[in-house]
Amino acid sequence: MTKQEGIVLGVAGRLFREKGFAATTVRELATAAGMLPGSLHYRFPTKESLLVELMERGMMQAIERVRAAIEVEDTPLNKMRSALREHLSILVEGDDAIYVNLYEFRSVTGAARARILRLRDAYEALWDGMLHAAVGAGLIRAGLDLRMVRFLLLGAVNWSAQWYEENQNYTPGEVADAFFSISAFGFCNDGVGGLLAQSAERPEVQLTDVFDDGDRSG
Amino acid sequence: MTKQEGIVLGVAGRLFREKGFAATTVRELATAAGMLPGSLHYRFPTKESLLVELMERGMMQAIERVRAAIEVEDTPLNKMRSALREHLSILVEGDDAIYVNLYEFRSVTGAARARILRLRDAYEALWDGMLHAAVGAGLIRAGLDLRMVRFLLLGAVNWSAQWYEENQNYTPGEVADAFFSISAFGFCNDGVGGLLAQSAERPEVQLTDVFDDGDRSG
DNA sequence: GTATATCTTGGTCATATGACCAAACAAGAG
DNA sequence: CTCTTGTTTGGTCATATGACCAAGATATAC
Repeated sequence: MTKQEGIVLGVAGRLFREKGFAATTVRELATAAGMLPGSLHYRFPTKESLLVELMERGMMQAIERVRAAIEVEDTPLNKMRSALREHLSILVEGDDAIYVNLYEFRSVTGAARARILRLRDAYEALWDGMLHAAVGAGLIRAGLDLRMVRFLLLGAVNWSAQWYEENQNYTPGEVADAFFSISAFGFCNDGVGGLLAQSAERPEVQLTDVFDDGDRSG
Repeated sequence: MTKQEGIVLGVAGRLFREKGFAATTVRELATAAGMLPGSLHYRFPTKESLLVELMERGMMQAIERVRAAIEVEDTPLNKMRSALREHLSILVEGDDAIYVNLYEFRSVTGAARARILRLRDAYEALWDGMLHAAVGAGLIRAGLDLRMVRFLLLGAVNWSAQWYEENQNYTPGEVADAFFSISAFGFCNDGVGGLLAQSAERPEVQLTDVFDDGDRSG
């Protein structure tokens, strides 16, 4: 990737995120990148090719970042929490490519669509691996549909991009930890959070196993 | 609202959902509504006015439907579960106005933007009311940020519109109940779901208080 | 049955848009 | 210096787009 291409992809991410793919013109892209429309055409033959390039690079980067965040953790629950943090961090404070992946996929057609879907499958496989490992370790309560756990967690973080900008009272890590805490232990008083506070009958359950770095959200 | 306006709003919802607002042309809208562009212009002076009308009507209907679903329930948790079910049902099998509200708000400008934001606030107030009632009834574990509970639940259901179409193995009610069950009682084996299964020490906690109509997801 | 209000028709108009290109220019290799 | 390769310029072209309207058609009121 040349430096100029990097600039173009950067402004494309920003504009596609701000205005949407369909509402962004190639002239706006060229101007924002500091070049004329013809130069943009020289590097990316169509507007959609620019979108596809942006999405594929972004998705591959995200997979690598989350994979790295998982690797350094020890237990399945810590891996999940770390992956959630990394996912949300990329989405709300990383580059815009992942936001575009999530919200502009509709504009991708043809073969590129299938390629991006494969990348998504690879990312989801990371999550399913963690979830199955957690089941194998006896950490997940019986009778749950693991896909629903994934849909709940990833849906909540993906949607966070919609409200986070206006609501910066939280760090991405706080949001991710709150989502993890609620969905892992329940918001009900009878979930482990409440039960542990109410009794010492099960001392082997340690919240600090999960929140071990001191920045859990309040 | 005349019959013709209803038809126009219906096709507008469908097309805005399928292709997005920016990528839908007034000619497509007119053709799909069985009229000529001029007729469409007679009823809605601009494309954006059509979007705004669709969104405002949809939002008001949704508020009423969820309010009605809440009213017939007795306990705070049952109200929340019912609201979640209704919300998801409207989103994935109701008319398209709510999907458009969620995913095309970016295209609304000026005064209409503020009006729609007020409707959103009214909807969120419904949720905050339920959550505070649950806190008042001692049902929520201490130390949780209620906004995070709302963001988790509504984020997960709002995002469901992205994957539900391709994954119709579940009914909307099953999905909503699964999300509620996981986030209320936790996916961990040490959440209330697991603890209750493991011991009868707390017989006063009844899962069937929440899942009382027999169609909980598996 | 006529007058009035409502709606539709078929088209225009100015502008915006994505794609494209021939020629000019820049930079490095030999 | 010169040749070659890579890049930019400034613009064109056909089409698409949102907005709009004068005239005709239809329905409604009285």
